[in-house]
Amino acid sequence: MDRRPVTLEEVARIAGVSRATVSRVVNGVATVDRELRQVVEKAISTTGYTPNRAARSLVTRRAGAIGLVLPEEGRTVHDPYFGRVVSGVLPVIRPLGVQLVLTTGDHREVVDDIRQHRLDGVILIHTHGADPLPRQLIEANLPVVLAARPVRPMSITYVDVDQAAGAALAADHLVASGCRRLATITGPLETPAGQDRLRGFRDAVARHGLPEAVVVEGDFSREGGAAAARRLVDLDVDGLFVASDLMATGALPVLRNGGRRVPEDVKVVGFDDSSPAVECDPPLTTVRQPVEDMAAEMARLLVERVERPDRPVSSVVFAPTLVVRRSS
Amino acid sequence: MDRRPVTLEEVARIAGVSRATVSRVVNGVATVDRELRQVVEKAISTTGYTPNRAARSLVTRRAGAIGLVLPEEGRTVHDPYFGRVVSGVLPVIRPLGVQLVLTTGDHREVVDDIRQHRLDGVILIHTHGADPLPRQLIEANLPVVLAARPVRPMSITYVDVDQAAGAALAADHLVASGCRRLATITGPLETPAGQDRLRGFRDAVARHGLPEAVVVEGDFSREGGAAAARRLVDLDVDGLFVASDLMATGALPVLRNGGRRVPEDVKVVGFDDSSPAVECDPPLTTVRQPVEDMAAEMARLLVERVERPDRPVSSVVFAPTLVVRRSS
DNA sequence: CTGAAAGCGCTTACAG
DNA sequence: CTGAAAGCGCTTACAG
Repeated sequence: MDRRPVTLEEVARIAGVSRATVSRVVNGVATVDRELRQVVEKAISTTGYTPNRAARSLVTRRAGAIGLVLPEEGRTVHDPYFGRVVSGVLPVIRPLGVQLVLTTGDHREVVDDIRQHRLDGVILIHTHGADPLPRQLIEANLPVVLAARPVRPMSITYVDVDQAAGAALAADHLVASGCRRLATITGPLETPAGQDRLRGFRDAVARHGLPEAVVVEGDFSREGGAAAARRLVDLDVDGLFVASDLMATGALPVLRNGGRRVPEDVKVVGFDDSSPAVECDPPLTTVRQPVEDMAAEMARLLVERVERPDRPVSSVVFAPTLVVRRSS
Repeated sequence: MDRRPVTLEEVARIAGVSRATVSRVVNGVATVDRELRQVVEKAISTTGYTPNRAARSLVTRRAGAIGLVLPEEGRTVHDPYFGRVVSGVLPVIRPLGVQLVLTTGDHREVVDDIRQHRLDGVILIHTHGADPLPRQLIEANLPVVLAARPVRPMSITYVDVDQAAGAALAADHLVASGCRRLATITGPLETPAGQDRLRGFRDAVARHGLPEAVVVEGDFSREGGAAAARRLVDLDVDGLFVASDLMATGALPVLRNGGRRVPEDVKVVGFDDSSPAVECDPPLTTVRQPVEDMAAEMARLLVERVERPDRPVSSVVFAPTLVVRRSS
């Protein structure tokens, strides 16, 4: 605070070399003479030198920071998913000396942050179909990674879980548990996740030679889950796949109040493995996304893109797993 | 990305003034002639100029960023509390052009980040008694704000809720609801929150002229709440204050399985108003901290401290409120 | 392999 | 009120 930090200049003076040489040692440039390197390293450690990032940024044109963009509503921050993303990203970028900056989804701000060299690129989570930000960033040729497959096909890097495979996991598990009369509460069918989970479930049911599942559209909310369950509770269904845990926590009390015991009368499988899945009664069997691993991959892809903007765009799809609990 | 961003230099050339003048306009220095200001503003908007932050940082010695330090375990990130802090901080610092950087509690890294001018100061959440970081930062005279009263008294800025007042709120509510035989499951008694909530509860019980409450120490975990509840379930208690919602979610099933109905036989009040409080059965009456407001205040205090390091240290304590739900 | 020098894009005394 | 100039602390061609 009070005393000025040590500069490259001082280290150079102490080591008896030029600033350029100290800079090379700091940045690990290989062409420095062994002995000289050691002298410099000694000077660095005795002075406790640590480079001024602003100065470096100014010449390298790199912020050394990436942004995690939150939807503007801000609701998402409370979502445990957000925490899992953060804990996946941090271990990847920290060793690289890259900072993680939290920003909201205001378009101007995000674009400005990148243009001002305050951010080298951004990770977008929870974007919806109408969100123009991904396309804007792409068109401005700014480094960006999406946390899910975009609603409309576009040339953008994303990391996702194989949604259809997750739904198939749920179907296979229900069938293996003896269920024959299946139903599903879907997500909103205009979202890729909503579509893919329905498709994966349906296909798996067909593969097992069972009659078509009853389908009720939901909206990923607790209330939506409850509403959908009310339309199912009097049907003769013995296996239910709910496309999100949150909807399932809405559906469970409706089933119970309707006299359908879980899992005795109807087995239930959710999706996400979020905290409500553990807290509800009975705890939910659910499809788990490897969110931390996915987030780590997003960070890696983004850093890669920042360093080599000319490389071809590629995306990564992870496999989900099934977590079995008492609801099935 | 491709085309270089506009610089102050270019704006100056277009406006026909010096760089200094443009800089003054950008920074809102009052002494610029009206007409000149307008010419400059026009040039800024036609060029879409936006200042390079690294260059500014280099000369002002301000990073324009503050850090939110997470405990190293990383567990905290999943805590909804964290999300509430973020959504409280962001609206305060965004208009100031200050970034929020997420970092882990590694001491060297935090101190380095500040010394490198990558961070102007930090907000520390979830520090525990043994954590040397707060003291280190204070001794290095670096701007820091704690999210709670420090375990040992020290000259540091913190924002907290009045814990004892919250516990008293719980006691008053239980008594007003007709409870006479009270008990409490405390937090760990080596923490300030654990101590203060117990003290506040006890004092309020005494104030009502009731016999001393039964006290069982917990540890703020769900399992700890369940374990503590086992020691209470056969006691003749009709009002229970649990010092955290998470512990309460552990205690509830134990009470139910022990034949104690909530709220008919025993009324239960938690603390935190976290998501488990809403999700458990029955939903919990609980003491709510205004976390977003507290976080906003932390941000304000930190920014203030960065700008005027010489001002006396002051802290802020907020009043809690009671949220009544079905458990009481 | 090493150093002198230019330059990154700003802000801010200092004159006028 | 305005401008010329110095300087913030680095990196990186360019010579040698």
